[in-house]
Amino acid sequence: MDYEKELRRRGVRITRPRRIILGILSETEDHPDALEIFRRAVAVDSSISLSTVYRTMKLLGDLGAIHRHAFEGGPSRFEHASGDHHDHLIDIESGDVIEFKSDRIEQLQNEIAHALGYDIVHHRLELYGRKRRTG
Amino acid sequence: MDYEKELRRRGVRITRPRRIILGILSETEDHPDALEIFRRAVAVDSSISLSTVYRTMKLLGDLGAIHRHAFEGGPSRFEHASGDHHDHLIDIESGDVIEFKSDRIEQLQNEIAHALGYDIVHHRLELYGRKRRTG
DNA sequence: CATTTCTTTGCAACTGACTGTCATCTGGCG
DNA sequence: CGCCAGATGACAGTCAGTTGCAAAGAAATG
Repeated sequence: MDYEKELRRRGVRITRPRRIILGILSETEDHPDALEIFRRAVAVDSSISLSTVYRTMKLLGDLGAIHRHAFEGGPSRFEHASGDHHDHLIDIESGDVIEFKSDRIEQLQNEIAHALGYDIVHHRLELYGRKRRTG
Repeated sequence: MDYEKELRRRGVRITRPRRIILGILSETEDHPDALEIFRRAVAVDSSISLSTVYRTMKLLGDLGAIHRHAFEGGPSRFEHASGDHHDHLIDIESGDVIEFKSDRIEQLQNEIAHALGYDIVHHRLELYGRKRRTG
């Protein structure tokens, strides 16, 4: 796990709870929330506390190792920050998250912000939709 | 205030607190949060409670009379639902909100959702930026 | 107007999602 | 290994919003 090496280099102590949480994050394909990560972590080591999960998510978020998404009407959900930037389409029926990317939209956003006299620091683009009935 | 008439038609009782809150919302140009609306309401009638403000915002939101925006790192902020759809640029230094609109982006969003097999129910596009130094 | 009915209100207690405090524990350097 | 700054688990506190309830108030009706 060279993920650990990178964090260690940045002065982060690799403790047992952190190692477990990092393992969960690097293996998952979905966007779990803190409670879900806690559940999965407890399955590995029952002594882990929810506070530690929250603290670790905050730490990793500040370090840029993970991304936090506060989708509508629910707790923050996290994803491993590998790969490049993308936005999200959320299935409002199942809660599933689909990632997508549009350079064209990004470009338009920059043009808009620029025209208004601003530089974009970051943005949030979320599409909330329902699977089209293909019947 | 024919705003009231419309709500009455929809079976909403126009009470003193609601009338005051509606007045505040229809007059403001900014995007106040519940606490700010509460403060302004109390200035008119000191007996209004914060719960009533929250309840009224929920009611008006469900009726589509106002829009709720959960911008990053703060309480929900509201705006009167008149006029047509727009997105927001948030000044991360002052909290100011600038409205903008891009048919081109909307169209691209629809194309993306469609390509993924979805119909968009609603979306959220927020640009977080900083005023460009024009020095 | 007075009555009746049903809704809304103010208050206070509660909830969910975190964040902070603190005594104890531990990773990793020396 | 021994040390100790930094991390942990347990739990209290915060923040934004919601809910239960008895009292007050709309508005439909007599």
